[in-house]
Amino acid sequence: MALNDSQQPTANARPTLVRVGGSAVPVPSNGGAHSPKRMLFLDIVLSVFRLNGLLVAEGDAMTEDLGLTSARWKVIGVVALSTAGLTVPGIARVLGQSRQAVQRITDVMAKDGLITYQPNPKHKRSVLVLLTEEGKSAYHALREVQDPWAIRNTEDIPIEELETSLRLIRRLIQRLDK
Amino acid sequence: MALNDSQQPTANARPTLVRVGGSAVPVPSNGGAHSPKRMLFLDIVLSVFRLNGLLVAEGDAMTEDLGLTSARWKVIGVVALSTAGLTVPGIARVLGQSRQAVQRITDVMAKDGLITYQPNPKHKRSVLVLLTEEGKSAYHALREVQDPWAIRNTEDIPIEELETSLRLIRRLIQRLDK
DNA sequence: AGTTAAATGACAGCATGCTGACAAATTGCG
DNA sequence: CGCAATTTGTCAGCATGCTGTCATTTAACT
Repeated sequence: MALNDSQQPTANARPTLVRVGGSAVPVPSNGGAHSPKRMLFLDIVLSVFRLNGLLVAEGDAMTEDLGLTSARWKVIGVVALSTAGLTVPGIARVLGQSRQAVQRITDVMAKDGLITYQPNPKHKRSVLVLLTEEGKSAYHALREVQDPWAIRNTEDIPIEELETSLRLIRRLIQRLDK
Repeated sequence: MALNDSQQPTANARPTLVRVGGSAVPVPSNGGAHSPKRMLFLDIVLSVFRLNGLLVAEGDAMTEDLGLTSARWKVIGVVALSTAGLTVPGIARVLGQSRQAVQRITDVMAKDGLITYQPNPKHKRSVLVLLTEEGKSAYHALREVQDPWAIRNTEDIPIEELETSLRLIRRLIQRLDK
């Protein structure tokens, strides 16, 4: 088997996928019982890495006309859904990221006028994040690009497949999160 | 609906997942036809982001005793599978990353004695990446942690679900890659 | 109420990944 | 064979995300 050692295009920074899946994953060395699940799983792991990279790139491309990036894309989506505002650590919890990472993004977004910090009646230090008018219109513009994109990417995929996959991903998240 | 605005633990950098899935995704604003697939897809996207972060963290934790990180974990896995060695852009193509990112990792790994650069008969400038003895033993040690980890994470999941999910992920990769 | 634990903001440092740019090497084509 | 396009190495800059730390605020518990 072995990997594809060929020389193929990699002009500057957008290399082409060569395929590492399937039989490219090594044969088991564990005690006798070969496990196809193991190979499948490692293949899934690599593929998730790859898909993550592509999704970030998609998010960047899709939002660049709106003065957003994929990181702001995540934040603005979460804030837009909150009725009474969210604190920075709250956003971080929803996204499963560190509060410091979110704070940096929101600080820039606030400076760009997309969000505002508002006093939090429940907490003296931890202010609430809300969308400004500019932020709201950016979110609406975002939706007009994002929704067709989502539909386009799923129209030929059976819904059961999407459900099964989401269930698996959630299961793995739940397992790895604790 | 709305998101979970609650205040929950976020001690320092490992926040807890609050759940953004399912009904947390906004209702469609497109022309009448509400699309459950759209919501499902956006949920998958967010979940992939989340899972990616967790997998990177897992990789780091799993390999830290071996002098590796999750980035080196990917590289060493690819190199170990190549029979005749791979060039740096070749590794980048397999992983779907920029050659510059891979180059930086391999340079450090070479300095750490895990890999060596060897003259490439087919190319004067672009050398081949090979594992040193130290690199090979690191890879074997890695396997002894990685394999049980993979099995542990899939033992209660039906293989059909794994296959379906991998197929979907691959499909999305293929679609977004071009 | 008082004490202890947890959460938050702020700052700093580090790892990973992307892009752009430029020179050198390689490839492909007329 | 020569010339143009592609590939590669290298350097630089930037965005994102994580961790650690410390002072301050909030929450929890006795």
